[in-house]
Amino acid sequence: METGTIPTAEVPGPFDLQATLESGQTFLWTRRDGRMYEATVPTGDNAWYRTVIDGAGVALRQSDAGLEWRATTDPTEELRERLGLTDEMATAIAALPDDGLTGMAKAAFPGLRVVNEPFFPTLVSFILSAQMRVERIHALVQTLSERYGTAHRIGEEVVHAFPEPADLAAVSEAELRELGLGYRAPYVTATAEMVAEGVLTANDIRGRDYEDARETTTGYVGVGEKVADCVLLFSLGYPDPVPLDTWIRSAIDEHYPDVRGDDYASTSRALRDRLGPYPGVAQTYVFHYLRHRDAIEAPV
DNA sequence: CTCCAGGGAGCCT
DNA sequence: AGGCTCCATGGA
Repeated sequence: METGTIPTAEVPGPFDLQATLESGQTFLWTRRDGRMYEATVPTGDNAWYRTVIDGAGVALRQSDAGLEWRATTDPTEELRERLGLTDEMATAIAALPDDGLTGMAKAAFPGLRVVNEPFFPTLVSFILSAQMRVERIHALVQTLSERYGTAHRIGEEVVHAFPEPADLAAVSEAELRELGLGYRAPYVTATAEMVAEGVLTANDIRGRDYEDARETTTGYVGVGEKVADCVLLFSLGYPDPVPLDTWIRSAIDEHYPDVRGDDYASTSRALRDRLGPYPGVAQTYVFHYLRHRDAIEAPV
């Protein structure tokens, strides 16, 4: 077991670990006190998050000194990639429009980053996300990991990796339904088979222009345009996707009424033109802000 | 009780 | 292509 710290001074721009990990972009981390998505800031040992990176357990928390980690090998470079601790991300955030919703969101959560998480876990996570609350998506992803993923140690603690495609594909639909996946169970099975058998993989998507990549991604079962946008934004590093979920659609009605188009593609294009040079970053900020707006405007 | 959640597939015109 | 209906489950 090694420990280390990424000093705050070595992270470009402001960074907020809690906002980044608890904003519904990734469901692959768990907090030690098990109380994610609540309107409170964890302190001390409660602030440790854990996940598996490249087959090794990693624990991480933010303190005044920076990002403290515990792992068997130094995860600093992987963390920079996965958590957006890059100059490019800092530049994109600084370029967010200061007016309107993005301005409010940036003021409220200046350290929020867009993540870049592994492809298959992100794909399955957002297949599960259909008609499901953020807290429950996280619970189901963790259940799948505990049941079908490999266990790894971080000292005395245990953390489970998200299942490999073949291992998830081997689980019966009935069993997945028992876990609470509902009608999404056959989607997960079919998509896991496609990835495991190489029918459609991340390499078939990378490198394509954004809208082409989105159409290709909808080739998975249970993946429509919205889920495809989430996968491209939170896993494959595309800067343009603006996933049109219920929150963003209501924000369009409230703040950008002229943006609403006939279909997903045209609405998406029109909204992108309003959100500045990094639409995906802006959308991520707006989504997180909308979900916490009440608590911000009426603090207890 | 009803309504809603980071929607999508299947079917119909 | 575009519109409609149904789909599981849990929390408010």
